[in-house]
Amino acid sequence: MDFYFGNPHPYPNIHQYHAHNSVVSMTPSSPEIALSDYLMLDDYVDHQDSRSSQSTESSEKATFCDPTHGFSTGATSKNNNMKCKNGINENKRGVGPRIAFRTKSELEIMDDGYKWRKYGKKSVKSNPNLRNYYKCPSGGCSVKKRVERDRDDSSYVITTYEGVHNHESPFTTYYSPISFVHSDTTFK
DNA sequence: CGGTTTTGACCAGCGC
DNA sequence: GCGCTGGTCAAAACCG
Repeated sequence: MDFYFGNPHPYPNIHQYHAHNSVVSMTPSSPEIALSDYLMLDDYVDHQDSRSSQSTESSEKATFCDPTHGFSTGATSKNNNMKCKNGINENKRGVGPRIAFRTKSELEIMDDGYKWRKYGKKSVKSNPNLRNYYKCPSGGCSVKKRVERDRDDSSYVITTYEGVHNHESPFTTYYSPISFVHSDTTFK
């Protein structure tokens, strides 16, 4: 199975998500957690139908992309506005890399350390569940994220980040020295 | 009262 | 060109 971790990690503050009934550790300093929770699939879309056999070992699947590695996304639409040529993944607006990961959680909103403003909610054909659109309200920061429940298993939440924050997370100071891992940590 | 969420309308891209 | 679809806008409603 091919998977790898983005390097550098474009989201330094995505290390640990807390959700009701679910604590999703994204701290790559723990190898056993990293292997099960911090995956990058070559082609998340194409593997969706066969995901049942892959996801039996963990409760979370993550897909990451950055300009260094191939892209994969949780988006299931055939028109996902994504370019993936020469290992560079960007959307049509060139906002930046997109990262998608799948988390088992009862809550759709997870605290990733950044502040988000909801600007849209849409029912999409590829997913019977509603898709929520958020953007970073910080001036000059155009990072967006989409949140939707897995079409096959509504207990999972698919979160797709688009772009890279150009500012520090206001949540950074809350990380403990033990769990905090700097953004340029190499995951292999 | 200011910030956030909701929600219908609008727009752009794509396939036919 | 037209219809479908996903993404965004913006006014109104909501909330602390």
